[in-house]
Amino acid sequence: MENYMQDAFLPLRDVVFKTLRQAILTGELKPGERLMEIHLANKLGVSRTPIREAIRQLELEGLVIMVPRKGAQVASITEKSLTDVLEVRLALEKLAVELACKRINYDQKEMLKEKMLEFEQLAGTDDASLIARADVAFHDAIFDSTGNMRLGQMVNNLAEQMYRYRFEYIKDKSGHEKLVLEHRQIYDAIIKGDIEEATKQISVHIKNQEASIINQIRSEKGN
Amino acid sequence: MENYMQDAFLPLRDVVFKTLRQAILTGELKPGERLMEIHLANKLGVSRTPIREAIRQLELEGLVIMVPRKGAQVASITEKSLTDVLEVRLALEKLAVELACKRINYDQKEMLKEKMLEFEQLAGTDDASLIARADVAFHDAIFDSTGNMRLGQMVNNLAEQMYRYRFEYIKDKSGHEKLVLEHRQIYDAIIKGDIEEATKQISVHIKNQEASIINQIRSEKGN
DNA sequence: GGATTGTATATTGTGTACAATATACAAAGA
DNA sequence: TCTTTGTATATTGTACACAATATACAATCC
Repeated sequence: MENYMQDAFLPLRDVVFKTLRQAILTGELKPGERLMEIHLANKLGVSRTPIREAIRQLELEGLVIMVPRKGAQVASITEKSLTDVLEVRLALEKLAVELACKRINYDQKEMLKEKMLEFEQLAGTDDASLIARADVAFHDAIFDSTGNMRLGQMVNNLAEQMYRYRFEYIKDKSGHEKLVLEHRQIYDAIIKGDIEEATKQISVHIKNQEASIINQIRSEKGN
Repeated sequence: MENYMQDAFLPLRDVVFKTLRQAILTGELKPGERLMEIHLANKLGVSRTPIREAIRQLELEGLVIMVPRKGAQVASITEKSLTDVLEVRLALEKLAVELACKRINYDQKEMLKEKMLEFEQLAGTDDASLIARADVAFHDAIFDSTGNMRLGQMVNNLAEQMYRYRFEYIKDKSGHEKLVLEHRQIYDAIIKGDIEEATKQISVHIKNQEASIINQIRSEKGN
């Protein structure tokens, strides 16, 4: 939460925004927790103004909810809201692989292969944080291949909202082998330009994630 | 741009947000135009703070772009950005009618019928503003029937970004007959639960809009 | 005892002053 | 004349002060 100086030079609101988002996604700030401006301002060593502007942005991203005259709190994820988001996300991920099949060029194929192999390498290790990043990189390579920036942006935003859970998902090493296989199958289908197969495989991939995350939510509720 | 008092009681930032968004969508604020805080503050009779917070929100909605230390300007729509958005929107609209086919209940069917008939009524008149609103209401009825609020929210946000053009589209009375027919076909398909037909018809509907809007953009550029 | 009202406190909402920076334009030098 | 540099001005970035409001808790009344 400290050392926001790492990217000094860009406006404080953006630094604060990134800092708070990170804190929410990693679970440092928990669902339902209140975001009090003065407190955050003191903690981050800035005034209330950039804090407020950062909160406005988090609100639009769906990570916090504002109650007028009461302030902001970290959005809590219900099973219903999660399935709603995943329903949309699945449709967009399918669109992404379909477009990738149609439009991917040579360089992008190389990049996709590279990211897939990097993921395979890391999947054997213990660093969940690195693995998560490699997973994002693989998916980003797909979005790049669609030629539609907006699409990638939207899916990333949706994916972000369940980032906290996906991290747990990746920590479970027993699933790594399956993940590697899924990536490989998605990759193969895109390279072959086989839209039907690619959309089928991405669906499997997303639905496995969904099942895992819902399990987590249910077990949390049981606490 | 004036009389923001209509919804006094909610925070000024939200009033300003709505006011500015409306101004952008109706074309009162034109693409590329700079949003200068002091100027807007004077014009709307508030201080810079709520203006700034409203601009932060508009930025996240994609209606304005921020340049650090230079300020905000109304986002301009290129043909490429438009087709990107429509590509995503089409996928989501298809998902919406598919889910509607599966989940619509009796009350929602009645509502959908009502909205369709209202649109047919108004399509004979001259009030483009009313017609546009009826069109939105029809589509909203579809989103309601999906049981997925998030989906409707996202599509509306995408649709909003081309609102300015759609208004021109609706002003062209020669297309009204076609619009009424398209709505009728979408409605019939949803009531029958015919997913294939519904997605086909919604695709036609969106692609007609796309063609019309692209025509407008090209003719504007020719000026 | 329970409900209600009043009051203190905490927190957000708004306005405003000052700092930092970018831009335009003029002046000076080659 | 062209380039460069300096300076004035406009504009955003940040901090802070005050106003408005919600919340909790105590005091009072029935």
